[in-house]
Amino acid sequence: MPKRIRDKQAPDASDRLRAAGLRPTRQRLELAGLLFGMGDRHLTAEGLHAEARAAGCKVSLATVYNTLHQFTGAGLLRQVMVDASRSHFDTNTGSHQHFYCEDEGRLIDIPGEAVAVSGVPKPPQGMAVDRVDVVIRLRRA
Amino acid sequence: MPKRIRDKQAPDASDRLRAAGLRPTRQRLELAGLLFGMGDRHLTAEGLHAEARAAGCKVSLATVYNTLHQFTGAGLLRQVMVDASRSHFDTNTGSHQHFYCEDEGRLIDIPGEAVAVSGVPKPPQGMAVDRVDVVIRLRRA
DNA sequence: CAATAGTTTAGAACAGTTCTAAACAAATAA
DNA sequence: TTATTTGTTTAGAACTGTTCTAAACTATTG
Ligand SMILES: [Mn+2]
Ligand SMILES: [Mn+2]
Ligand SMILES: [Zn+2]
Ligand SMILES: [Zn+2]
Repeated sequence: MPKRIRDKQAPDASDRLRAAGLRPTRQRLELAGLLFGMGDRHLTAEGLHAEARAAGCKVSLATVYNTLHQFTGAGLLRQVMVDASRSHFDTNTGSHQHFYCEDEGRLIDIPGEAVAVSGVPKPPQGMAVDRVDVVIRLRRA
Repeated sequence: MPKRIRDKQAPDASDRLRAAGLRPTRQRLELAGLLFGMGDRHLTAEGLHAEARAAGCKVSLATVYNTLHQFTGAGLLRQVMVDASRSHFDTNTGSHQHFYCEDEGRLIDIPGEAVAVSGVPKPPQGMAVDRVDVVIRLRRA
């Protein structure tokens, strides 16, 4: 089994963090493992903190908040505004939209470019569109 | 000038409140005046409270919150979720969408049915679409 | 290794919002 | 009208998600 040299591998978690200008600390690596190790996820800060503690990872709530904001700033996460009382973070940073179950507080991805928004007027002078967010609020049928 | 009997007039503010099951108190009438007396508006609780006080209306912040929620429950207002730290209330309860200037915290109506959303998949079993919210986030150009 | 710069943490602080319970006002009954 | 009931207002306390502080700690660099 020949070992290939200079093989371009998927950068590991440490390298991803370093590329974002963040030191690969134990806490960040463990949180990144929970966030990115199991497909697309939607989490709150307290949810991630509880999950980390349950996984035996010693990390404070302040670090969870710090990390979520740092990852968001680095483009590894996106923040979704659906609920007045809790921030939701999305590991899927691609362009997509959401169903939101009000009663469960649960976000569900609507994949890819499924949703199209048309008829948006020109923004006011001096303003440019940053992002178009679509939230489809659901209730029990 | 003959006085017409049983003339169907636009219900005044008192009647609108009574129709919603709310007693027409001084505070509610004054807040309704500020909310509905000058075209469509987007307000926060603290913004409305400040405006009321500036207009010489003695009303507590608790009553402003109570009133905003009661009016929302009665369908006279709609709550718009754009900012994690402040609730915004909209006097325009018709179907419409919004521009949101992140840096100013300002909401701008996109009138009527201008915006169309297509390609929304069927909601999960047992769920029905309650509302489709489109927020176009703006930044300085 | 030492020096530096960045990170973590517990707990305090903060801000928007909700709750409490006593004073008050509108609606209704007598 | 007055008496009674029911709903409303209020100041301030409590609550809750989030941010801040500053001291202890750790990764990185020299
Ligand atoms: Mn959620
Ligand atoms: Mn808050
Ligand atoms: Zn998503
Ligand atoms: Zn509006």
